[in-house]
Parts: sequence; structure tokens; C-alpha cells
Amino acid sequence: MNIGEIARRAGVSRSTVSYALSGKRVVSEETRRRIQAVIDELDYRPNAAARALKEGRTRTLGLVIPPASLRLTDMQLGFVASVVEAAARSDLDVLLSPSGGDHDRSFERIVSGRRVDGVILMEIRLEDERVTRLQQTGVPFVTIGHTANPDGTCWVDVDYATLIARCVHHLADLGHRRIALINRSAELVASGYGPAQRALGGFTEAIAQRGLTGVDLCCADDATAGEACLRQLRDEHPDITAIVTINEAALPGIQRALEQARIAVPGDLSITGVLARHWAEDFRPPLTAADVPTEMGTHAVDLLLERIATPDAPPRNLLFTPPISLRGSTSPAPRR
Amino acid sequence: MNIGEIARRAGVSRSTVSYALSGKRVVSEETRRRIQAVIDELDYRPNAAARALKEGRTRTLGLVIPPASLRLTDMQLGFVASVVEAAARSDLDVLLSPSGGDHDRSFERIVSGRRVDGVILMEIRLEDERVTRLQQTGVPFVTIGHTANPDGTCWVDVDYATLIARCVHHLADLGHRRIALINRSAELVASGYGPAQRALGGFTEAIAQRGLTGVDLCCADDATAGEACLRQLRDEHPDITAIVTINEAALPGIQRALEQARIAVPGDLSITGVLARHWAEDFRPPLTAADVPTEMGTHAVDLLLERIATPDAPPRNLLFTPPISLRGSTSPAPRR
DNA sequence: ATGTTCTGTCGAACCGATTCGGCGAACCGA
DNA sequence: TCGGTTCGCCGAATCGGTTCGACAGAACAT
Repeated sequence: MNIGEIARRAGVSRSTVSYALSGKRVVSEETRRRIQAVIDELDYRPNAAARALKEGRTRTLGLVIPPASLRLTDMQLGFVASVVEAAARSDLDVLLSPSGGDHDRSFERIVSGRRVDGVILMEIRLEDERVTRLQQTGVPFVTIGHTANPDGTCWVDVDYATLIARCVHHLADLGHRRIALINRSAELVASGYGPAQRALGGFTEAIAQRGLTGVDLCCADDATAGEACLRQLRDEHPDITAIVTINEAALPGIQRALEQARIAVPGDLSITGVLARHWAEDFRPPLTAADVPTEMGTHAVDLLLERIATPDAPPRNLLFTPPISLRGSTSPAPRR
Repeated sequence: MNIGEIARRAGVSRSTVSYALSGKRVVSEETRRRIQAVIDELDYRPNAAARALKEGRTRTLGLVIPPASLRLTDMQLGFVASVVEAAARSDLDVLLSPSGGDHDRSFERIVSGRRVDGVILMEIRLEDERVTRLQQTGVPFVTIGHTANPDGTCWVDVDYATLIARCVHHLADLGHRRIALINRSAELVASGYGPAQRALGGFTEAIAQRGLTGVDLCCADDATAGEACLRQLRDEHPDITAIVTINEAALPGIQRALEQARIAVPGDLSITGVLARHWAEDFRPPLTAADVPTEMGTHAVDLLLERIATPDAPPRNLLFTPPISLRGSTSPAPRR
């Protein structure tokens, strides 16, 4: 069932069928209808591989996700979903590559086998060989998150440093003097994971700027760790009056520890941070937080399509600083 | 940078390069090394489209996921992850198609544009046009979950009916007489979503078999709904002593409602169900539950590869009935 | 010396689309 | 009636691989 078959049955040449389908040259209305009738009857659809070979593009985007073994966070999942959805809107397919390391076979296939027209790279580290590799091969790409040296690459990111700083300022304005940051896991921070590092950077800077006392903790990405982390915090730093966090997965555990210790939010303790809206709203009370925009994947796709269309244009970046949504988990610091 | 270029530089013909790479004919060791040297130098990798065109297969699997707008549950996410990982192990790529409805463009592209060698279909309904469509086109496919009429198709599934029944029996053995099922959302049940329907079926049958009183509730897939659901349950059926559930997303809300109402688990109320292990373990106390196997995606890929290799072999099915892991959230029914 | 087998390589056809140059027919004005 | 456009279609080349048949030369047997 190829284009030749359609041409034969419609009594025209293969090129005419192609032109009728693409509209790149005029085909008489009558011929067009005859061709369309045959196509409908046989349920014909052009062979993607043949088209890709001739056109030199695959109408496919590559999405490099963290290896499957790592559980994706809700935020990451949101990215994947919005990338796939945005791609579908532009009639593009998405090829998944689970690859963390440097010389992953699946990664190599995608970037150098010309299987995709462009690549979106998630969860990059401050130093990331995959970025170097993509630059070598010349495949257009956009990263979600940015490297230590982000010039010349095209990326979208959340401005964790600024947002966490804003959270600190918000709390300082409410009179809090001793604030804790509950960060992501120690391994992530150690491996140079951008959001974790920038959150810490923004935190320490804002703390210093306002002359406050800051405590920063790492916490694995699960409820059990969150629970332990909050307990540890109350044991070692009982005078802390507010918490800032970017660790979504720890929240259920934090909630549990709070309830067990009968700590009222925001009466005894204010909580805020940078979180996917869904997590902020599922907390009790709902958390005042900067909502990570769910549509970042969409913007990444837009940027990538731009880049594919004009590879020589200067790379664009999008840094999101969503406003803090007030939901009632922060209040003036309690009196001693 | 095509095979011709390599051939030219190595001073051989294109076919020799091809044979050197595939090993389908003997090439002298010396020639082979010369070719490999050129390939390494130029970092050559064969064009995937050209190969797919000639070979008639794409080395790509399609994975049809629920539309991006719906948040995927943890369980679904686990499937995606394990599918992608298993495919990568076989050097296959995975093409994502977010499509719920019948005539989705992305779905059509994938199944009839010969973009993939086979398809894995997630979250199918008891009656699902996509299955019909796949059967029409003749693309090999495997479903995760099965339709009302599962003969002749190839699928893997969790035996919700049996597992939920086992939970009920487990509770009945502990002396519980009034048991509630917290199911997935009412819309899912109404739309003929298999797991929800089969859970309900297994529940009612086991309840009847043991002469118990059963209450079944639908609950949207989020914490807020879970909280409301548990409250409603306590208001309308205060004599319920045990809960069975498959609704993972509702668990955090259920936990909250329990703590607020000072209901002890398992002292006042036993809880069990069919859940991804991670959810069961994150509850306090950890939930006794049948752990949904995370490697179902892997099995789906294996089945699909078999089917691609031998499309005429009778379709195989895998129905998982993992044992109930005892974690301490169930105990003998409290005395009146 | 001649026939046979085996090795290693080459040339050409092919997969199924797109696209460019060209060509006949219809149509135009002069 | 004729030259020049315009319209609608066709034929052939092309993309970059794979694969089959052929073939030269060496090795071996007769």
C-alpha cells in the first residue's frame, strides 16, 4: 500500500498524488477528489521512513528523561506531559530516551542516528557531557534547566535562586528571623544538580542580605525522609519559625511529622517554597508558594521548533519567576 | 556523512561497509579494520530512516499513554518507566502517543504510518475502539489491561478482581463484617475502566460470598477527594471497620482525615488494598496490600517482541496476582 | 593443465516517498 | 494563424541504506 498503488488506482502518476497531498503544486479539483477517494478507500498513509529519508527530517522530537530507575518527581512528570502534548499539537511525535550517563546507547542512537529533528534534555547537571555531545553533533536542542555555562545554549528554567530568595524575604517581612531550607537529596546537591544548588545559593544570599539565621538541610525525595527531616530540624534547631522548601516528595512526611508533633501551620511554623501547584494545594493548610509553571514543557517545544527552523539565530532562554501564591501557610513569626 | 562517504574513504564499495557493519557476510579482517577506523574518525552512524525504509522495520515501539491533561497515577508512571527501560535494553526506542479518544491524529500516525514495529496500549477501557483499530491495521500490539472480550489479543494485567477479593477475605478472616471499597473516580467507573470495574466486581462477589456488608464509594484521584471520601464514609457508615482501596492518589487525604478524626489504624480501622508498593510504604502505618508489580511494562515489551517475531502464534496473556504483603495496617475487628 | 570450490568484494536494484524540469493542451492577444 | 502563457500532469532523479547475484582470484583436487 504505497503511493504507487494509489497513483495506479487513481490513474495518475505518483508525483501527482504527492502534490495532491502536500498542496505544493496545483492539482485540478477533479483529480484531487479522485485521488482522495482512493486514499480514503484504502486507508492509505504515507510511509514515515520514506518521507523522512527524502525530506531529511523526521517530524519527531527526542526527549531525554532521567533513567527509569529513578522515580520521576511530579514536576518532571508534568514536563514530560506538557512536552508530549505540545508536540502533538504541532503534529510531532516524541521519542523517549532514558539516559542519565554519558555514553548511553539510546542517547547516541537518537542524537547521531538522525532519528529526531531536535532534542529536549531534562534534568541536566551544572556540568553535563550530554550537552557537549549535542553541541558536537549539531542537533538542535533545548534544555530544561541550565548548565553552569549557559551561554550559547537554548534553555527554559525556573529561577530557583530568585524565587527562594523571595520566599525568604516574604518570611523576613513577616518578622521571621530563623529560617530553614529543606532542599533535595544530598546526592543531587553533590552531583551539581542545578535547582538544588541555585535554591541553596538564593537562600544563603537572601539570609545574609537580611541578617537572618539560616539552616539548610538536604532531604531525600520521599515521605519517610521528609518526616525524619522535620523531626531532626525540631530537635536540632527548635527555634526555627519558618521553612522554605523545593522538595515536593517530602511534603507528605512533613505533614505527618507536623501533625504528630502538634505543630500548627502557620501558627507555630510558617511554610513556603517553590512547588508544583498540585503539591501546594494538597497540603493542609494549602501552602503559600511560588507555583512552578506546568507549561514549561510547552515553551521548551516552542523554543526547539524555533531553533530547528532557524538554527543560526542567537539562542533564546526563558527564565520563569512565577509570583508567590498566597494560600495561608505563612503568618507573622510567633512571639518567643 | 553517509555510507558512501565511508566507503570512499576506506576505498571499498558501499555494500562492503554495510556487510562489515552488520556481519551478514564475511569481510576480511583487514578491510573491516580499515572501515571501522574511518567510521570512528567521522563518528558515523547509519541513517535510521534509510534503514527503516529498506528493512521494513523501525526498531521503535509505540507507547500509547493517556492524554497529557490527565495526571498519570504513580502506577501508570511505573509502567511507562519499565516499558522504556525494557525497550532500551533491547536497543529499541519508544515513541509516545498521548491519545485517549478514537481518532487521534497522533495515534493514527503511529499505527498506520508504519512509524513503529509494535504498539503497547495503556489504560484501555472495557470497550476500546483503539484495539479494534489496531486489529484492522494489523500492527502487532499488547495492551496493559484487557477489554471485555480479551480473546485473540495479547495483554498483561493485574487481576484486580481476585486481589480485591483476597483483601476482603483477609479482612473477613480477621472478623470484619462491614467493609468499604474506595474505588477510583465515578467517571472512570462509568466509562468502563477495567481495573475499577473489576475491583468492584471482586469486592461485591467476595462480600456476598462471606455474607458481609459492603459499601462501595467512588473517589476522585486526589488527596482532597480522599479526605472528603473518608469523612463521608464515617458520617454515613460509622460502623465500617475496614477499608479496601485501589485509589493511590487518595491515600494522603485519607491519612489526613484519619489523623484529624483521631482514628487509629489498625486499632479502629483496618486498611488494605491493591497499591504500588511505594504508596503502601509511605502510609503510616505502612499498608498491608497486594503490591502492583512494577515490572509489568517489561513483560509487556517481552510479549510484544514475541508477537512481532511470530505474529501468527496464538496470543499470550499474563495475569498478575501478587501476594498480599503484610505491613501492619490490618488487625482483628474492634469490639463494639 | 583443467575443473571446482571458496573468499572477499563489487555493482545494481530496491524500499517509498518528494521534487524539479519538462511537455502537451488550452487559452490568450495580436 | 501563430507565439507566448498558464495549467495540470508526468518522468526521472534522489535520499541512504540493505541485499542479491555476479565475479575475480586464490586454493585445491583431479
